Amino acid sequence: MARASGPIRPESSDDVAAERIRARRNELGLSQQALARATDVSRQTIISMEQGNYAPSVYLALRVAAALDATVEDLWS
Amino acid sequence: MARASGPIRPESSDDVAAERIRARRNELGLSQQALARATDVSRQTIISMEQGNYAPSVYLALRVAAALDATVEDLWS
DNA sequence: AACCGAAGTAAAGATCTCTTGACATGTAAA
DNA sequence: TTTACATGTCAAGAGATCTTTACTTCGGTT
Repeated sequence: MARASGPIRPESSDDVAAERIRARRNELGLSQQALARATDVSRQTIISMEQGNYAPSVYLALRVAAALDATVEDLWS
Repeated sequence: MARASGPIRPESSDDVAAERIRARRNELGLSQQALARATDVSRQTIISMEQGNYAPSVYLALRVAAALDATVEDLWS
């Protein structure tokens, strides 16, 4: 069977990263809308990220990490 | 004008990240093929990464960083 | 010359990211 | 009750990632 096409995704649903993002956002008292604006993406994108089973580009991941005052490894490791 | 769709990409062509990846790979004496195997992606994907103007998923970025003994921030910051 | 590994180019296709818009729900304040 | 905000769902579409295959070129070795 051929390898799947499309972006490299987590082995299983990445609920861990999803929860870390949500938790950190709440710690900072940010709404999804606020985080969306801070990272310059749509609110839908933030919602998807907090649902897991979603593989953002490394550049979006860097923006989110910066907005949440964390590293990419902190959130997605 | 509507925002562009598709994965979040670097503001300009990210030749810096591209070169850092290539440099680090050479330091470790790895061929593109070897890095491709280590990260479980096709050789084409490695080539594209080293050309810049390419936005890998955060999961692929983490694999590459790990294979090159670096952090995502080290390579793509 | 013939061979081989490493790097590059090109093209087509599957799959996914990210967008917009519309709508639903719950909670808290006026 | 009405208003506002935060969160969530659904769906369609543009644009990108990643795959495979095939072919080319270059440097080194036999």
